[in-house]
Amino acid sequence: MPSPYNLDIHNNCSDCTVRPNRPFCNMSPSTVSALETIKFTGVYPKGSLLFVEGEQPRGIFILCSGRAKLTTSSTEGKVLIVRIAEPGEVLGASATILGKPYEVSAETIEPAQLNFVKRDDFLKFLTTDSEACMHTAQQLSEKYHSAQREIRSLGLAQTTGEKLAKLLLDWCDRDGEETPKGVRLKVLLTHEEIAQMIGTTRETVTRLLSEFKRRKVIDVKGSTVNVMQREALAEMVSI
Amino acid sequence: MPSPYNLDIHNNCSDCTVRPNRPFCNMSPSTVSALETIKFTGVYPKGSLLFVEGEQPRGIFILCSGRAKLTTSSTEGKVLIVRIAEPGEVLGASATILGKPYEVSAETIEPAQLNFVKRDDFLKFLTTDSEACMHTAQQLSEKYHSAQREIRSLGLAQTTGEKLAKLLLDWCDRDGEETPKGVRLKVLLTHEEIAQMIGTTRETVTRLLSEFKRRKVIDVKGSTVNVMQREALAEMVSI
DNA sequence: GCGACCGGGTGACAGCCATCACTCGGTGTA
DNA sequence: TACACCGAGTGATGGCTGTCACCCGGTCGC
Repeated sequence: MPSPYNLDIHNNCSDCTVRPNRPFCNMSPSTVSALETIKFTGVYPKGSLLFVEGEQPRGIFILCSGRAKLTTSSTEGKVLIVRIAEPGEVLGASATILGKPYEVSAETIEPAQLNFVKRDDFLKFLTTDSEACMHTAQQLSEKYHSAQREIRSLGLAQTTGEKLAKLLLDWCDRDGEETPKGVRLKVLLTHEEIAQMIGTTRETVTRLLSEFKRRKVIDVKGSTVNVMQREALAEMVSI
Repeated sequence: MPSPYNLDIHNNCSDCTVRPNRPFCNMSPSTVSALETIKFTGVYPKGSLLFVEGEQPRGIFILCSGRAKLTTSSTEGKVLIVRIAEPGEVLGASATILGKPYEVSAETIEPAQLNFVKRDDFLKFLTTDSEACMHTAQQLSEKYHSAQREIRSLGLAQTTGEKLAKLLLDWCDRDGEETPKGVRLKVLLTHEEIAQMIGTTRETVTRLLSEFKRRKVIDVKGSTVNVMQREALAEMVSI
């Protein structure tokens, strides 16, 4: 039966077919069923705001499918995309555990299925189930790890070109498709969004991508980017 | 009895007088004694390298006293000081949990007492003791929280002056001493180190501090900084 | 068909700041 | 005493990139 937004909905965690591939969700049957009693499953359209930076933590979201962008912004209105969260990730865990305001905003950039767990239920879940607590600690470690990568990139890159090259290389590693002519990428972000990921302006992203094209390092056709000289990008990166 | 480096040594966690004030260590007697059986207490001089970025994780360090700087560096040799760790913090937990290389280097900047726990022992400790796991999750949440602050500062600040102003304000909040003439700070870092904290050069730090002094926003006497116009600093910060 | 809007491309220009090159004072060491 | 070394202060310079301005093509709604 077709579902809204063309998502493959799993209302039931126990029957979820992708669960074994999800570091957090891949827990013993008893733990999963305990989780099931406290979660609220929801399907959200693209552009849904899950939570906003500064808001008191209501609870956590488990991203079953679809992706979400995590952003932070200055009082001047400048926006920084901290990370694109992938399916399987737990969002808002650190703020929920500490009881401090969410440190970022989360917004779906695709139709997404999410499980929400209220703060009190989540905290009780962690204290009573050691497996859940351990998996949460792993999730938090992953988050810290990727935050640390972001800090390196923002703080150590010498030029904006280097940041952009690094971003492209990261994409190649994560979901690049090897072809005879190079690595093919689907980039579903606008120049504006890319700029917000590396802390620069749209114009600069446009110019840098043009330069990469001119130097035959990459080739752009619509939303497809073909990285022809991966080594050239790697040479620009010292971090 | 005087101890090396003038530290107040607590070989025994159960008898440790500062434990109640330490979010991680403040656990039930049974958990503390379990921790005691697997920890190795050591006293380290200033400048000790606890672990190095990229190294496979040997285990975690609990910082009992003294401070340590966490750094990451580029292949070009540029160094970024990610954070100054304070007493009570757990270092290396995320890498140890994930089994991935340490994401930063840790070096003591004062004589320090540390408890080391080997990776296998730590993982077993977490899985068998739910209180330990919960406290570790809290520590990881704190780490993620502060990493997120760093990302904001590095990615959203418009100018270097803004970053420096924000750093000074952070110091005022953390360990500033209110006096009639302003907030007094002890800054035990060189201009070079301050530069490494905000991702700029020593010369720029010198110039900006001179400018702040000229504008009577701060006053510097040796390692003492007196912040006379906190509001002026706050006005420069949009993040 | 027409206008609004959005994403993208480009030129001109200014300003911040990294870089290089000195100087200077204080401290420790031969 | 002389010297090396380190942290700090400062001037000159060039380049990157943020900002502003404008144009273009495609899409959508009316």
